[in-house]
Amino acid sequence: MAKIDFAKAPTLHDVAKAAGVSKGTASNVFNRPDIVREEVRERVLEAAKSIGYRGPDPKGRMLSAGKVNAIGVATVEPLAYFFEDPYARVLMAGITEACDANGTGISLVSAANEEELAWNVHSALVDGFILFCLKGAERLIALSRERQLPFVALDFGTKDDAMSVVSIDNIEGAGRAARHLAELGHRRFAVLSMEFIEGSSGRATMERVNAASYSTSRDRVRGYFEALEAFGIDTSNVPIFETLCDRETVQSALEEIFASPSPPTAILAQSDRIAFFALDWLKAKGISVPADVSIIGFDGVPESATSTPPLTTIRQPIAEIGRRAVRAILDHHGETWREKIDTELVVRGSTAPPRD
Amino acid sequence: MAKIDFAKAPTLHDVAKAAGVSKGTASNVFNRPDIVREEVRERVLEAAKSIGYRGPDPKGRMLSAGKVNAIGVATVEPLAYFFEDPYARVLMAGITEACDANGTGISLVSAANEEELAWNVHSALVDGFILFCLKGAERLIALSRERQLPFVALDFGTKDDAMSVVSIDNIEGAGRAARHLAELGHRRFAVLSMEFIEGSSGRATMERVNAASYSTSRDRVRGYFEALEAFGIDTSNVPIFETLCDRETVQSALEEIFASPSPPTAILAQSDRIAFFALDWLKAKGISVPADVSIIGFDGVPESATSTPPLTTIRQPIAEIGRRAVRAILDHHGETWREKIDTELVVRGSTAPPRD
DNA sequence: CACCGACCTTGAACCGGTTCAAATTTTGCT
DNA sequence: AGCAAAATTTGAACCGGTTCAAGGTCGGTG
Repeated sequence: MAKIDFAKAPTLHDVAKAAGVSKGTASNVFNRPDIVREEVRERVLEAAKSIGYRGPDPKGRMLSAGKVNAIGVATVEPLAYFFEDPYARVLMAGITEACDANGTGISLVSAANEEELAWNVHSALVDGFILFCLKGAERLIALSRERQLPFVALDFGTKDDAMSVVSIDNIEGAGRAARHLAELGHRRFAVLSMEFIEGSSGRATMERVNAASYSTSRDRVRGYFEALEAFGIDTSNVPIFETLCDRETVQSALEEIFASPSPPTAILAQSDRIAFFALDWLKAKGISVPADVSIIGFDGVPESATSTPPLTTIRQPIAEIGRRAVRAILDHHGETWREKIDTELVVRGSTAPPRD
Repeated sequence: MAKIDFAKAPTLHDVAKAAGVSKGTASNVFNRPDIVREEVRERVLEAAKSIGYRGPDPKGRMLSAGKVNAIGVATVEPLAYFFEDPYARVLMAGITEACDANGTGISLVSAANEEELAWNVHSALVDGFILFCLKGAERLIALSRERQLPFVALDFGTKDDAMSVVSIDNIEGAGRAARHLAELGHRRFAVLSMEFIEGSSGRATMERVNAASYSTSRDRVRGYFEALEAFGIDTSNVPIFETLCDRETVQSALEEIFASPSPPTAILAQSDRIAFFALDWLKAKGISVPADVSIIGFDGVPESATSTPPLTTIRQPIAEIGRRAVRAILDHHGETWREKIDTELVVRGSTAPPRD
């Protein structure tokens, strides 16, 4: 009865010696038992059992294989973020599903501060990273580059071409949103956008849009406008208001929008969050949705189903993004891989044909 | 400008050669730069930069250090479970917090089927396991034992002494529950317990309790009774009904309890789940809670705050359990460690002084 | 000038496996 | 029995580092 001894576990070498075979043969017993003569195989297994050897230590295997069989999911947020944020949870569900199907493990990489993050990224035992890009994305990307492992950034609106990215097709999604409203008969629109440039808000021109450092916001505007133009709508008359996705900037954008002599009958909000703030403001002003004005969001967060009225929106297939990201790491070993995933229009109660 | 080349990253050996120093010195440059002469250090760093070496590969470090700096969190459920189950999420938040504070990584270990689980447990690159014991706990424990790594089981009511366990103090928590009711003035009680033995239900004797294979259920009864006896209550008159934590067995227990000529004024439910079923039955029978009868749950699940009436219960400090589990692995290297964590009484609307 | 200690550097051993060409043993056949 | 082919086994190299005893260099001291 071998006692468990954490101080010194037996190694393959010990087993080989005990069984009177070479290390190579012992290794084969565990990895390719079929090429070892039965008699020898049994002898080795018996020796292993008697000295308490439970099979090859993954640490050794990993070194020589050069593969860890795990991918790291990294973010700048503290680790707990993965389990708290609703978006993150759905995404992780997709990631774990793909990993499960592939027998790949998942390591969570993150840290409270920059320094630890650097260390964690550099010392994580993984074959690649999925970068959960929120704030601090550039830093995360730089660290991953340094580590010289394959990595894929999620839905990060960057112009950097030299890396793998899995994201939704913002142009196509925005197009769906605009088309939906145009098909309902709307002809007067306004856009509530996210930031084009860090921290800026207010009415934006197309020059500003084109100079955006956040390509997500830019692409959504482009998507809207392409679709609207297909309906013969002159988009140069469609006002674009940049917001910080907070109540204040959304409200002041709306104040300005509805101060116009011919206010829009439909609002294109670049995120559900913006749409919710807009809904609140409209209700406060006694403007009825969707009777007086229609509004469509973007993202398809769970709350969009339960708002008043329920929000028509463009749903991101979050879990699918996670799954694809895993495949991107696993299947496209290191080469840069860019993939756009289709979004889906979810029609709920916040859109309807215009009044007249 | 060294091109990133996934096929063949430079190794410490390459750096040493390029800098004209020994591998040992090169290693020191990265790990104990202070003991290397400045001139040499710079030469090595420069050589590293020029051939595109970004620092020691954790794979190598890990092998020789024998430590991975990560702990595995294992469960029998599919990986997605970690991100979906509310209890799991809170627990993980605690675990991640403790790991964060310690610079330790987290690997998620789990699998859809038995075979994969075995492989995953055997091949996970971790220094120890936290076992998330739900169904299939025995199997998980057996696998972890085989792996010969430290592990700690969470809140698993087993009698097995030869392993580390972090759990709540069921006796103390149950005591709190009973004391609360006794202090309100209650003197006639009934206990709705979880299983003592797999699959059994119905009225239970103290012999049955003492022979329980699930120590959680047993300890909670003991806790209740110890506290009640301190109030001079004769616990031999307190009926104990074993339930399967489902509606049916809880209902039939209640039928029997309230068929008594002098029914209890207070019910001690061993889980919130049981308490909810009891609440439903009592409402259906027109028995008012807490006017006619008080009821207290156990666990403090989120729903307990929003039930009708809100449930008085014993809250488990779930996140704290997670934190302690991490410490148990990290601080008590391999030795078996058993820890009980205090619970907390949460008084809500389901308890009140007895009518008379 | 010889010797000593402080400070660096070296080189080999080791961590625990995997892999593969070469050596050895079996097997199949005549 | 003799011999080639097939089946096994061996042993060394390798994966990418870390560690440490031993050796070397250099300045200071008696």
